[in-house]
Amino acid sequence: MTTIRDIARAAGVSETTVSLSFRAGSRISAPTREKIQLIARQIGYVPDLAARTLRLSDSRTIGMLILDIANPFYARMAREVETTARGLGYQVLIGESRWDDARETAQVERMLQAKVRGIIACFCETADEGWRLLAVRNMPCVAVDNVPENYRGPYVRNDLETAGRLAASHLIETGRRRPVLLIPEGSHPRFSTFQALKKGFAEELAQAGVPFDPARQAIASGLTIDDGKTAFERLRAAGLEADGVLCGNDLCALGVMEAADAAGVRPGPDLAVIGIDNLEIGRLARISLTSIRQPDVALAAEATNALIEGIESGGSVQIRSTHQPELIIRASSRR
Amino acid sequence: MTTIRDIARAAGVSETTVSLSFRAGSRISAPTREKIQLIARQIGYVPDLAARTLRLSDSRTIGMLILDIANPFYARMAREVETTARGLGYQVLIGESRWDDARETAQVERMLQAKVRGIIACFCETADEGWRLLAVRNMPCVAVDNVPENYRGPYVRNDLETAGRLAASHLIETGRRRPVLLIPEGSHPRFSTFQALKKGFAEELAQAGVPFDPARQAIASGLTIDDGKTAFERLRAAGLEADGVLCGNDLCALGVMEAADAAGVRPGPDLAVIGIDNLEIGRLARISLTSIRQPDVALAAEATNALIEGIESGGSVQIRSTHQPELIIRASSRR
DNA sequence: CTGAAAGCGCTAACAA
DNA sequence: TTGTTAGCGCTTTCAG
Repeated sequence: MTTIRDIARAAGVSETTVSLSFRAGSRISAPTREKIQLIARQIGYVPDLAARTLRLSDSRTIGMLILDIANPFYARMAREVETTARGLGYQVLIGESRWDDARETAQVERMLQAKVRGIIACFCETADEGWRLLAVRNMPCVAVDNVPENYRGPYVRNDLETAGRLAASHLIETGRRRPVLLIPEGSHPRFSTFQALKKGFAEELAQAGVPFDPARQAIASGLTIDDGKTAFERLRAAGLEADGVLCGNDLCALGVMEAADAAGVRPGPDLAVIGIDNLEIGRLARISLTSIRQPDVALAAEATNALIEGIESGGSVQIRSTHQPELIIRASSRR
Repeated sequence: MTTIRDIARAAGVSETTVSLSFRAGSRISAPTREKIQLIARQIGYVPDLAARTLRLSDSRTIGMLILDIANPFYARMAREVETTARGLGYQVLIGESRWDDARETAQVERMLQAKVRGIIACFCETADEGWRLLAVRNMPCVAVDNVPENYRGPYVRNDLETAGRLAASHLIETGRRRPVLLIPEGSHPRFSTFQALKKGFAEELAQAGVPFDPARQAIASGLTIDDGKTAFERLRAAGLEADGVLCGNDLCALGVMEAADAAGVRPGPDLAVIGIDNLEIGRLARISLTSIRQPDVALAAEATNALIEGIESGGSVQIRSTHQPELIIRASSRR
């Protein structure tokens, strides 16, 4: 391994001179600087980040905690955070929790050990340990997408209550009277986003005088295609003659459509199906899934800028921002 | 920030004792150990990874270079690498190149600076700089999914030549006589996977006596849904009356289906459409896309195990493994 | 414009 | 069973 000392020896200068030669606009004279850069390149010098981090006690790194890397929604956010942070001179450490508390804690711990300066986090919400660990060490942190129940720090999120309202009023407008909501309840009991969704959905229906009993008609379902299928089948088995369904995400909605098709129930005319995320495939004519579009990339960029600004200004991060969703109407909810 | 020294002071022992107390099975007596662990927890001690890395000159980290984090194919591999590596006591640094040479180089440099012990890499193939950088420093490395033209190191890949053959013989069996291949050529001129695909496809067709002129019928196309649409439209504009098309991936195939539907050409009866990746959505009845399944998770796990084994045994990584694809036939290619 | 020296937090020889 | 000491590679005062 080649170090700054090797270069110093080869160039016949001190380590200080070498170190400063890499820092633009430092004292070193042009000829010395060039000589050193040349030698560095020749012997294939690579600065040791660990040493620099230790010396500066600053890693110039932020952490990004996501729930599911295989879900393009989170993957795109991770990418955006990376791009934004890089532009500001920061690296990004990505950690995935897969909705698992233990994994979340492990990832947070890893980030703390790596001395990240701050964290952009999509928390699990099934336990408080993750953000508590950060709060105790007052590590700068921005919650993104969802905001845990007792969390009081900065956040950037989507307004899912409005999303629920948009979906509900659309169902009413297309003449549906037996709406159902499919959200993850068993597995993510306190997922605030879905609680907000339920609230908006229920309230809007109530205002329109459409009966909706959250206890019976907000049904637990996962967020995969298979979960959607299963949910539809359970719905029928339970004798709930739904004519409109809002799903926790697009994948779940696709599953519902699939099962409905198979059962001879036509998505659209017989059963309005609405998803969330506005995935690209929902746009395909063969699918044509009505969906609620949530800004993801914008969310990530805003959170990253706020976080790094907070870090640099030595103070705390203050952002509390809520983005508005948009209903994209397609055939799956039209009569 | 709290260090090992703070604990030592609080416990009235030396730093060595504290350090060793965290290492299971070291000399320290049980009571001392417990006392130290307790204090550590109380004052919220977090080990400094940079310091440890510097001291040990070992980061216990490997790098994972991927092309597109928003593509579930790569995201799932990244996850698998992470899981496998963690099981073996290694962290993973994820870096995304987005098929961009400069970004690839930057990510590799970042990994070198972070003193990763080895790298699992999906290379761009548009430039050699990435893997050359590694080779020069003889950094252990396993190429995954694709293998750059001049690269001579270890790899784990899919057999795309066979994939091409499978697709071709399926087209022949369903009576197609005017096959077309849609692969990225303009943007990724030397993408070895697609070269192999073309080779297998062309040879199998030649053997069956079906005319296929690679110069005219292997058409450049991107790998997104929109690229597939565009490609179909250009195909028609060029007067190529294709009756079968093999696409570089499923997304591209979905775009072709979409455009075909819109043009009144029925995927299946009129035009066999075949994709690659066997994405979950292709299974939906409304899509029913014939596709070539490639093991991704298995690939990643195998590469990671081989890499870490090589690292630990102090020697070089030796794996050269090719996985077999499988044709999943669905409606999009049936008469 | 350049160099000498100290130290970031941790671990591993070597002593006791 | 515990402590002393040195040093990983880098940056930054402070002297020249």
